[in-house]
Amino acid sequence: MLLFVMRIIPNNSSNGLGPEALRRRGLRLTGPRRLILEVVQSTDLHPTAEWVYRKVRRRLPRVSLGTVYRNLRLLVDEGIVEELRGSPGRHAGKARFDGNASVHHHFTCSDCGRIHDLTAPVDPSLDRRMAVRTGLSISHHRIEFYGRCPACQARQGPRRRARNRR
Amino acid sequence: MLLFVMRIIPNNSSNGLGPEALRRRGLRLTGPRRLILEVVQSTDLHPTAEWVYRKVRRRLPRVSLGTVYRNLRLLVDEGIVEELRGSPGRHAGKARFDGNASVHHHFTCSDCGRIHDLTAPVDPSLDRRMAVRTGLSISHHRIEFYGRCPACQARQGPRRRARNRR
DNA sequence: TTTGTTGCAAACATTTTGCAGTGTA
DNA sequence: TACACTGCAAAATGTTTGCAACAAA
Repeated sequence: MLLFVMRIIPNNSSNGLGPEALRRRGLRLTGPRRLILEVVQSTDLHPTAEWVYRKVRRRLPRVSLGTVYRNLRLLVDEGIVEELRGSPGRHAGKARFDGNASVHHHFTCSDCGRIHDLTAPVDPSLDRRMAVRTGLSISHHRIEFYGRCPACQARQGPRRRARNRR
Repeated sequence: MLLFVMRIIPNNSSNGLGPEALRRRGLRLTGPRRLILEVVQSTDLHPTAEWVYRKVRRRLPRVSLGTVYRNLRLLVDEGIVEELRGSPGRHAGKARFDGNASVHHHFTCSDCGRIHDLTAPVDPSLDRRMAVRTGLSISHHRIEFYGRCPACQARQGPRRRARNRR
C-alpha cells in the first residue's frame, strides 16, 4: 500500500542541502531557521506554510508565521527547498513546499489533493529529445500523474461523481 | 521559433466544449458567461483571471471581476476549462486558466513564468506502466518541462545567474 | 559590535461571498 | 414567472513587509 512512497526522511546532510548549506552561503543559522528546515525536510507530505508553522511551534512556541514564510522563501531562493502549487483545480489555493530538492515525479490525488513522490527514475534523454523537437532550451522535467489515492478510493467506493466545489 | 506552439485558437465547437456544453448541463448562457468562455478559449497564454477580466471588459464594460471569477470557477468545475497554478517558485502566485481541456504537456519558462503548450503526443501507456509499478490508480499525466523561453534567452544573454527574488 | 533575523501587526494581493436587483429560459 | 445570474462591495484567505528589539557571528 505504501510501496510508492519515495522516502520518509531524506538524508540531506550528505547531499549538501542540510543546515551547513546555509552557513556556506553566509546566512545565519538561527533557531527558527534550523527548525523550519528540519521540519520541511523531515516529511514527504509537501506541506503548506501553515503546516510547517504548526509543527515548528510545537518546539518553538514563540515563532511567528511571518518568520516561517520568510524562511521558506529564503530556502526556496537558495534552491534548498522547492515550492509547488498543488494540483490543478480544487486544492490549488496555497503554496506547498518540497524538502526533497532532487528532481522526481509526483502523483496527485484528484480527490484529496495530496501529493506523493514517485520512485520512478527521471529520464534526462527526454529533455534532449523534446529540446530538439521544439527548439526550446530545456533544463529538466517532471511528470505529474493524477488519479485517486488508495485512501480516497477506500473511503468513497469504487466510483465517484466529482462535483468540484471548493 | 514558434513551432512549439500547439494551437492558436482551438475549435471547441467541435469537441463539445463550446457554449452548447453549458446549455446541455442546464446552465444559463448569459452575455458575460459566453464572453468569458470565448476569451479563455481563444488564447493559449494560460491567462490569469485579471487578464480575462480586462479582455472581457473591452466588449462588456460593466462586467465585474467577481463575475469573471465566478464563471471561471464554474467552467473549471464543469471540466470545460482547466485551472493551473504556474511554475514552482516565483510566478506561482495566481491561478491560470487553460481553455484547452484536452491533456497536453507544458513548457514553463523559469525566467518569465510563461507557460507554453507542447505538441508532443501524450503516451497513455505510461499511465498503465506507472499504475502497475506503484499500485496507484492513475487517470492521466502531464509532463511539465522547465527551461528558458527563446524571448528570455535573447533578452538576457546565454547564461543567467538566477537570484530568485520575488 | 555589526548586521542579519525575529515577533508583531499592519499592509497587500487574490479570490470568494452576501445581497438586492436583473434577465434568461 | 421563477430563479440562476449579475454588479457591487465587503469579507475571507494567503502572503509579504516595516519596524523596533534581539542575537549570531
